[in-house]
Parts: sequence; C-alpha cells; structure tokens
Amino acid sequence: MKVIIETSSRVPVYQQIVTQIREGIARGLIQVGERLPSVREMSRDLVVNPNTIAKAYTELERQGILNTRPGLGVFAAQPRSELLHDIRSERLKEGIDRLLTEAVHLGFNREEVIRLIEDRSRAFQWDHSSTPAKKNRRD
Amino acid sequence: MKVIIETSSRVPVYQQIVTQIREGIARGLIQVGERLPSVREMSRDLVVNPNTIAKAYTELERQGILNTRPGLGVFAAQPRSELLHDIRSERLKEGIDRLLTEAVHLGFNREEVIRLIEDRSRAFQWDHSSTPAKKNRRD
Amino acid sequence: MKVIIETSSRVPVYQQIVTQIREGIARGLIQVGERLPSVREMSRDLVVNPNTIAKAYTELERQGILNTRPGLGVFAAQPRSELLHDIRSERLKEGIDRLLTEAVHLGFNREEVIRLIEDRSRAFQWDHSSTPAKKNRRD
Amino acid sequence: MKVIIETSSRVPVYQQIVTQIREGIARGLIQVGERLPSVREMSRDLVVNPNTIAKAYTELERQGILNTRPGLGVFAAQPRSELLHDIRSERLKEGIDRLLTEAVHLGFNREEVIRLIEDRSRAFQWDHSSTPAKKNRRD
DNA sequence: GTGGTCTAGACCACA
DNA sequence: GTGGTCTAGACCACC
Repeated sequence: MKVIIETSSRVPVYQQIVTQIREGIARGLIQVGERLPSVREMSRDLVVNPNTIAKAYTELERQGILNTRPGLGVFAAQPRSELLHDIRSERLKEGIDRLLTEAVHLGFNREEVIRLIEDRSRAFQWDHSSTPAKKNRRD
Repeated sequence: MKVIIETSSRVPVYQQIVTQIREGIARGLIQVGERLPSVREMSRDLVVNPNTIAKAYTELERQGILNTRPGLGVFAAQPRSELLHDIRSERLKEGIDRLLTEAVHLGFNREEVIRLIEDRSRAFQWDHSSTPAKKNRRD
Repeated sequence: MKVIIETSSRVPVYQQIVTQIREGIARGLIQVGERLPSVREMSRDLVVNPNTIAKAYTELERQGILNTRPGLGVFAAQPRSELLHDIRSERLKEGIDRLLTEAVHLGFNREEVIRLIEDRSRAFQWDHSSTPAKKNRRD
Repeated sequence: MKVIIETSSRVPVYQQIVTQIREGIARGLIQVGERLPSVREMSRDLVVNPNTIAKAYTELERQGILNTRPGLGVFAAQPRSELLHDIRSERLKEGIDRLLTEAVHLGFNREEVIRLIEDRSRAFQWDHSSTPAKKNRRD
C-alpha cells in the first residue's frame, strides 16, 4: 500500500497518513502483524520530516491500530475494541449522520446512496464473528 | 431548530454551527427560504462571539447553503448543486469509505452497518426528483 | 497545583507532566472545568520547550482528562470512562500486582501495605456514584 | 515459572523479563536460592536475543534480586533490603499513589479498590518476620 | 492571546 | 538499524 500526500490540502500531513493507513487496514491491504515502513523510510519516500511520520504512527498506536517496537519497527496490531458498546454505537451513528447530511446536500437520493454503500462495502474487511451488540453484552 | 454548542469539544465553535445547520437542512428541520436568526440574535442565544457566528454563516454561504440578503437577514438557499456529476460522486464515495473504515475499526459487521444506515436515512429529506446520475448526465 | 520537573530523572519530561496532572486531578487539586496554565505559560514556568508541554497536554487530552480549545486554553475534562468493564478491571489488576510485587521486594508485610493504602486513599477524589461493575452492566 | 514475552507490547523485552521474574519471586513461584535458566537457555526458550536476556539479568542483579555465580549459573538472591527505611517507605508511597491515581481515573471507588487489593495480596509471599518499621528502626 | 503543525537537527534507548 | 525525546524556530487557525 502506498501513502499519498496532498501538500495542497489543508488536512495536516500526519492526519493524511493516519487516515490512509487506517483505511488500508480496514480494507485488508495491510494484514495484521505486517510490518510497515520505518519512520525513516517513509520519511524519505514521502519527503516529509521524520517527526511528522512518528506523530502519525504514535496516533495510530494510541488508536490500537499499530504496535511500535523500538529497534524492530512498526506493525499492524491485532484489532480489539476496548470501547463500551454504547460509545461505539454513538460514534457510528455520528458518522452515518455526517455522511447522510453530505449525501443530501450533494443531491443524491436515498436508494442511490444505499446502493453505493452496499457496493463499496464489499471491498472492506469485515469482522465476521458476530454483531458488537451481542459480542459485548456480557460487559 | 436549536443549535447546541459543545464547549468541551475540540471541534471549533464555528464548525459546530456549520455542521448543525447543514444537518438541520438535510433533515428538513429548516425549510428552503426559511429565515435563520441574525448574527447578533444567534450570538446572544448561544453566548458566542458575533465574529464566530459570522464566520459560520460566511462558510455556509460559500457552500451555497445560505443566502445573505443585506438588510433582510439570512435564508436557507434553494439547493442547486453546481458541481459536476463526477465530483459529486467522488465526494460521496470518499465520505462512504471514511464511514466504512470507521465502522470496521469499531468492530461492526457489514449487515449491521447497512441496517443502521437504512434506519437513520429515513429521518433525512431526500431529493425525489431523479438520480443525480441522470439529472446531470450533461456534465 | 505546581508541576515539578526532575531533570535528572530518566522519565521523559512530558511524562512527568502527564503523571503529575493526572494525580492532581485524581486528588481533586484540579477541579473539573478548571483552566490549566497555557502552553506558553507552563513553558516559561518550567523552562521547557513549548512543544514538550504541548505533547503532555495532547497525551492528556487523548486520555480524556483534558479538553483543549485553541484560542481559549486547556481545561480539566468531565471524567467519563469509555472503556469496557473487563478492560478497566484488567488494568486495575495489573496495577495492583505491580504494586504488590514492589511492596514484597521492599520487605513490607501485607497488613502494613493495606493499612498504608487505606490511609493514602483518603486524599483522593473517589467516584461515589456506584461500582463500575454495576454502573455499566447495561452495556 | 514460565516467562511470557508479549512481542506486541510497547514494553521493552528485557523489561518484561525483569518484571515477570520480580513478580515470580514476590509470589513465591521462584524460591530463594533456586537456579534460573542460563542466558542461553532462556534465549532459546523465549526466542530472544541472548544480549536481551543478559541485560535483564544484569538489571535484576543490580536490584539485588539475583546472584550470578560465574560457572554455576544465576540464582534467586537472599532478600536483603539495604535501603533505609525512609527510602523504602517513600517508594511504596509513590507506588500506592500511582495505583490510586489510576484507579480513580478508571472510575473505581475506594471500597472496590481496597477489596481487590486485599484479594490479590493473598497470592503474594509476604515477609512474616516483622514490620519494616521495626526491622530497620536503626537506619 | 490561544493551541496545532511542521521542519531541522541533536541525543538516547532498544534489539 | 529501529523508535522516542527534546529543542528552536517558523507559520497557521481559532477566538
């Protein structure tokens, strides 16, 4: 997977990296346990200061998406949500409403949006175990 | 519709206003042509600096969502997407992918997400004229 | 509350700040909603680079302990644990075992340790609502 | 006792070894005078670089927890705290305050924490001779 | 004024 | 080699 930086964007560089790696993992383009480019490597590749790469990696580690091990490198982590079900649900709903607001303003209609979501969702790597609602009911 | 400012949020106040008005319109809580509170009215209501309200309104006007008629007030604009079909499509897809990435990382599965989207989409005010694909085929 | 930096310590400066602010809040020396020194103020006070202070504040914000609002300052956040009960329990147990290991090696006996914990715990600001086990059973 | 390395952890490997051996001794899983695996034995078992094992053992020896007898092996040392009473007391208090800070932020209440400490402390191997206060009063 | 981002360059610890 | 910390100094967005 290749990270691409839009220097003209007002989105911070480190955020662009975070977003793209998050998406790469969600799509299965980066496998669990896989090693990512080192800070210095990616710094050279993207022509970005090493500190900026490190900031992106730090953020991803905090999100539980990467493990970083000094001396070895940075690796895609085993996914494990530590959040309460209510919080997760809330976040998803917020994301959905944001998307739907955008879709309405862009002039799409409901069926079109849902069809497109169904379509694009096929390219993602879903958890097939069970629904979060059930999975964490014991908490 | 009532705008609610989350002062503890990291999201800039003016952005919160923009987001909520956009969503209010997308949900049909604010009708096209309806007059919104003036800058100083909303400033008083929300206990927010008038400059901040003005900035939000300016941003919404730039997005073509509001019209300012000097001396009369601020009104919800007639929706007219001037964007090319390809651009609109691209934006929607980006939004969808962002949402799906979030959903995967939160541990939801595909069916759950789609079900929730179908559910929440019922509360929005969709364009029933036609599909954007047809409407703007000339683009 | 006054943060004190041990420059001779091998604990990173930003971590020392994080630890002390966390403890200050846990003890109730910093009240919810209270404003903390600005990055520049604390930078001057502690004779530490502003970036280092900012890093500490960023970390505390990620932990949900502070809210930072550009243009206004940094504030102690409303506490709200978003973690699953199992995870919280696990973390507490790890902390307890670490402490008890230390206590044994220091040559203390069990009663002495428990007595001291009971003693010192009186200076902390406990949540009196209910036990986490009950509080989040609905999740 | 079996040392388990969490390669995905951010904690340095050598530190994980130190921690687990310390805890093993504190729990009585490793008896005083007992021989521990040699550097190369443990290196093979854990699939870890011998230098890393050596570093862990060096650290434990520095802490007075192990004795290396050249040609014979590594042994759990006779516990003898050379620290002054005040220093030991200070360390314990620091550890307690760190734990209590964590507990407060995790949302536990006082009774819950003390109950759990009493519970888990039963699995540790306490010094039954006397209280440190008396034992080192001469310090 | 506030915090946030980014660069450049130094030094340290881990494996 | 790896990542982590810290400094110094620039520029930007928010209020």
